[in-house]
Amino acid sequence: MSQDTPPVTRDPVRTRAQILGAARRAFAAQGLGGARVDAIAEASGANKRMIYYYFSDKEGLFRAVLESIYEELCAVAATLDLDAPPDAALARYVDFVWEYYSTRPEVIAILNSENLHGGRHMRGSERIRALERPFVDQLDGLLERGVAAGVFRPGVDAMTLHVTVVGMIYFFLGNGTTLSIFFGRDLRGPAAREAWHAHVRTATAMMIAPTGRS
Amino acid sequence: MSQDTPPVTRDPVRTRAQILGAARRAFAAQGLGGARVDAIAEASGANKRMIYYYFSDKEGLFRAVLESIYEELCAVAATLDLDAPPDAALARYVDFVWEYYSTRPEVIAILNSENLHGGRHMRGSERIRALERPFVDQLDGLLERGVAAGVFRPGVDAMTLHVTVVGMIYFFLGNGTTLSIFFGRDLRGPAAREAWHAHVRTATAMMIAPTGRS
Amino acid sequence: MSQDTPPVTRDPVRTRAQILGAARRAFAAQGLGGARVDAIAEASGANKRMIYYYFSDKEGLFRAVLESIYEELCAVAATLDLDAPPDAALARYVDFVWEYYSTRPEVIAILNSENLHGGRHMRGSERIRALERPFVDQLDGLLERGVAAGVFRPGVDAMTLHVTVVGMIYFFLGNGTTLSIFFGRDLRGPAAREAWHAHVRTATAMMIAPTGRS
Amino acid sequence: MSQDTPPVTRDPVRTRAQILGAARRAFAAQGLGGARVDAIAEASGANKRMIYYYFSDKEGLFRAVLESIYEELCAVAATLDLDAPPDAALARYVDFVWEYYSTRPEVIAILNSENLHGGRHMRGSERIRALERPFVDQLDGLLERGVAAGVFRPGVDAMTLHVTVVGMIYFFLGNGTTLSIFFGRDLRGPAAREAWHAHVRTATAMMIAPTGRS
DNA sequence: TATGAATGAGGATTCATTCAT
DNA sequence: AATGAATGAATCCTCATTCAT
Repeated sequence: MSQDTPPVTRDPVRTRAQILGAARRAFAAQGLGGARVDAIAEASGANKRMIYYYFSDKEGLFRAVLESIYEELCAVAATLDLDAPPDAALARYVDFVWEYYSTRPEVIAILNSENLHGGRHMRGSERIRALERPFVDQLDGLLERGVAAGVFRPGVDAMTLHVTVVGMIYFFLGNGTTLSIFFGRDLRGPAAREAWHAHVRTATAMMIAPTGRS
Repeated sequence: MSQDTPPVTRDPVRTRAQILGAARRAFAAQGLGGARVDAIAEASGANKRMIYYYFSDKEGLFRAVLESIYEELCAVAATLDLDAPPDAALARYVDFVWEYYSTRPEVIAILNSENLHGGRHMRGSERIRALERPFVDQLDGLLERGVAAGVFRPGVDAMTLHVTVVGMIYFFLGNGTTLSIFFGRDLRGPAAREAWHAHVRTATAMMIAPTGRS
Repeated sequence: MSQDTPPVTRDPVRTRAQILGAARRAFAAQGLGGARVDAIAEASGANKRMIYYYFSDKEGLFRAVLESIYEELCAVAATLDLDAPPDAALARYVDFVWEYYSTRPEVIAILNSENLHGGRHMRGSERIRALERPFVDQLDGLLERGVAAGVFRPGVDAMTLHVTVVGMIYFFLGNGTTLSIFFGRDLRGPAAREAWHAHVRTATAMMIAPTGRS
Repeated sequence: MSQDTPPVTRDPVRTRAQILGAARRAFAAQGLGGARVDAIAEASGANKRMIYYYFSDKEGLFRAVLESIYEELCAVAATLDLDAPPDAALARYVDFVWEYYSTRPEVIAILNSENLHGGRHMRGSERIRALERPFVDQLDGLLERGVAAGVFRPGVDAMTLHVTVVGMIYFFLGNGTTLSIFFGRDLRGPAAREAWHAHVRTATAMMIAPTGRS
């Protein structure tokens, strides 16, 4: 009935963070419409009123969760080191994406929610747009090096590479349930997951390799 | 106040179909939790009570929508003709998937909903599982022919191929909104879409090509 | 805790009327902002949900109350017979106004509420405006007859007469509490009320008399 | 986000006065029930806590506003000079009342609120009762002089005169919105207002004139 | 088959107020 | 004197669902 979080007295930073964490879990589990403000409040150990105090309303809370996700993405991406031969760097990048999404299943659900609602909350946020530049630059740098070295084919830009890689991973992870049911085999166990990770690494390498044909 | 749809009097088949159509649109637009039974009733031109008469409850309605989606998928898949040289057949298959999802944006939203809810509705339905076999057989046949002809590499099964192709398409289409915002360019216009379709065709061909060549 | 009104089953007209009556009392006693939807529902014996079913929301309910008040005014005004010598007819008119407001203390409170809110609810209602014409015509007819007979001075129109008479009565009745406190005497007892009624009759007669006499 | 009023630091008198002013406006605009403590605090530029510090609670604040209104009434009334021939003095008095209410529209709304709540706040205040005596004495003096001079009829006391005059003015001003809508003409513009002022002057003079009849 | 009326639990949000500093 | 943080009880309103016809 009650939570193990001790009553958050007079520690605004912690209160805010705890609400945000509880909201993230709730929105991921039930979606924007399905999550209950009451439940988030209780799970966070804070008074319900505090949600409105810090985030104005449920949508404001969702927006804050979204921002925190992109901010974390940025922070994690900053640790990504692509200083390596193009082939190896590409593999590192795939591993990074895999690691990011496979350890943060909530992110997929929340991004799906945001897409369901037409990007309403993201659009209002300037902080999110700012994160894109360094991320894209990093990838473009890698692609250019690979093309120059003759190990990547030209014509693939950062967005294309990213959507391709994330697409394979995101769909596999986010639709694991329906896919498992439809194909009649469990795609959510460690073995199937590791196999998919390997497949994405291979497929990515192949699809960017220079072709004798073209 | 009332709807312009004429009262559907004494035409059970039509009433049921209209409710289903309205529900499909509503669930796609707002999710399972966000869709309103009242709104579906009004949009369908039927009385709210009829929803309960035909579908028991909201979840039953969602299940019916889900079934109708997979049924349609099956029906459309049955028209897919892979009788062609492996390369061409593979392209046909990619085109088929692209066509299917790009003309049915609701499907993505509804499948996301179902995944959000842990596959609860799908699991109860036997009709859905039955659709998989012929679909997989078709793909496996193609893959075998390709391998035999030396134009496909071995080790790629139907599920892998399908999830790879659908992943790239599904993510691009379903997350078009957030991707457009993040990358600061419109990925939902016809040009960007056609480019992506072409990319998926190429990437799929490359990733399945025998590795000797590269 | 519960009300003596029996549960209103399947009698929409009665349900609606009972909600309206309870709302009228509540809005009069506490104002638009102070009245509680829950309390109105309970007092009416209906389910709270029915308020929204019939009136959309609290403001819609207030609007309906307002309309019912003006409608009643119209109905009562229609019984007003000014077919008499001008002097006597004028007295009848004053008596009518007195009777109307002194037996309907809620009306004053509700009209005050509407003025507080800038006429927001009344403005949207076409039904109310329609009531004015016959009412004004009646008064104008009386005034013309009086002027023609030389017993009323010219230059007083229906609106002026009405606002003058109602003003004296409305203020006395509606501000009886603060006036009683300020003047240190009870202006709400029957004696004070009857005296005021008489005063208004006299004052009205005098202020409309032809000026030659004074 | 914050208000442009500079933080009222360490100036208790000013802080109190600013809260009172903001409260007056808020109570006038929304009524006792509708006014929001938060909004008053923000509008006053003071911290919400200060309201409780100076006025105990919302009702205490309302009481203070009420007192400030009557105090101001007293102060203004003290400037009223009725030293003139009765006719002229009566006109001056009417002008005074008109001036008072037409330049303080909030007063009407607040008095209405107080009446709605049964005079609850006024009753507790001794300061208000004390204001009445000199005011009534002034009027009674005028009435006596007029009767003695044979230009006023006897039988009209200070309360009667006051309620008559204020009634016509108060109702016209306070119900200007609903009256304008009902009569289909704008009674709130300068022309209509000036005409009403003149009418009240005339009507008051006529109703107090000695009658040949009586 | 079809419908308008009715319901109770629960939804987000707001409010006046108090605490700790 | 002044403030940001915290609270719990309401408040309006909505929801999926059922009843009676």
